[in-house]
Amino acid sequence: MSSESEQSKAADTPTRILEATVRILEAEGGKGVRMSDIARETGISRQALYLHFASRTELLTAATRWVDEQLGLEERLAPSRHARSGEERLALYIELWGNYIPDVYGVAKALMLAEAGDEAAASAWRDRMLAMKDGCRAIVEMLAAEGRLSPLLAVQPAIDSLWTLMLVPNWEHLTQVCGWSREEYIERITLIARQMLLSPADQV
Amino acid sequence: MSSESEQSKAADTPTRILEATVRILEAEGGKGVRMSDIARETGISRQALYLHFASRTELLTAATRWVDEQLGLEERLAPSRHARSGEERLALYIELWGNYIPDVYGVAKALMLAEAGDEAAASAWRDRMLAMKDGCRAIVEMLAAEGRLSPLLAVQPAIDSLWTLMLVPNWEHLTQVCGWSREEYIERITLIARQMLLSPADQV
DNA sequence: AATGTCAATTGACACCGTGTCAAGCGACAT
DNA sequence: ATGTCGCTTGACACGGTGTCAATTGACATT
Repeated sequence: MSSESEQSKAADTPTRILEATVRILEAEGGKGVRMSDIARETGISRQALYLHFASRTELLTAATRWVDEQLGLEERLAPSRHARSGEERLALYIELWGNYIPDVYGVAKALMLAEAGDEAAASAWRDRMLAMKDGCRAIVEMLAAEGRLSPLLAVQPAIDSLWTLMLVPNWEHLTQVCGWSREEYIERITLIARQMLLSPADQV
Repeated sequence: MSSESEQSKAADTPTRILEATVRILEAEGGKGVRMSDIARETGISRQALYLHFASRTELLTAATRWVDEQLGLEERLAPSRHARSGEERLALYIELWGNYIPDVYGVAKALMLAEAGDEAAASAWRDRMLAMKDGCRAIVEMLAAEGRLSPLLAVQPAIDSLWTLMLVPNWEHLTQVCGWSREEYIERITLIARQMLLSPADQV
């Protein structure tokens, strides 16, 4: 038993690169991070990066997948999936994202920035967003089935609205610009989502 | 009377550059527009651009100001300012932005993209957003003064929420990705904003 | 007609960041 | 000793921004 498991001291190079990447992305807020920065942080030459990742975009998308794994996105998703009412599911989903986004923000931001101009990055990001849309759809359909969806909103627009509400740029704006804390974000977005989606009757 | 007024056939070069810039930005959706593209569209050499605008960023910000003027942003703002209730003001403000954003989108997008990495562009964009926040504040304070603001939301979070809701990336996502029409956007965002901000009692 | 001025032109170049290529080197295995 | 794997150094092409110098052509001034 040994060298190819979780937190062994000397991980293999690709792993060390990914670790260095998220470390630096987290620190810099994903801003103008260059391949040479990542190389220096990893402790290898810039060219060696290309021995393991074909391009900056590929490295970035690998880094987001890596972070998802490290943070156990799938396991975290479970509670929301097992919720027994749409209302509960909505609350759990928002709480999940509100706690998840801060941890992936650095990497996500870098990917979003690369998105402009780079078709590969754009579609990598699109995939993530589509996955998140499915979560929104599940919630809205559950609410609709329970007859608790606001009569003012059809199912599709409701999905779109919730999906949009939870997008990263909104989280970014509210927490970075408006100064909301993680807890405030979760609490207030949950409130807004409830008012937006639920029948006026039973919002309390 | 004559050469230095509105739509004279042969405008001066800076104006022709701005016209060409918005034309091409509109067409390309603000994506990867280069200085050489703008020069070609204007019908002058790339270097000549720098005779009139010190940098790409400066040209871009000048272009957004120019578009604002052309579209008469100030005049358009008037109806909302003269609204006699917070509720009315909210509706007019959203309608204004819903009709305004599509016209500035190309240029705005280019500025938003430049924003990443370029401090000058970032602050130009920040200014615009702060102006828009003032509009949101006016609305929320009016609602609060009338006692119609939802008891679930304090004034400041209410301003932040409305401000965030109306951000360009949300408009972009709803219209470009979700496929909402301009009218749908205005109608539904108005609805959402009302449910978010107004006391449950009198939302109808 | 000679002169100056001004806008624009051409062509060259520096700087940066990404991505590519070739040659070399040390450690480890066979 | 031979190979080969992972990495190194150093060089370079490309594309985009921004700068510089020398030149041209049109229009006024005298």
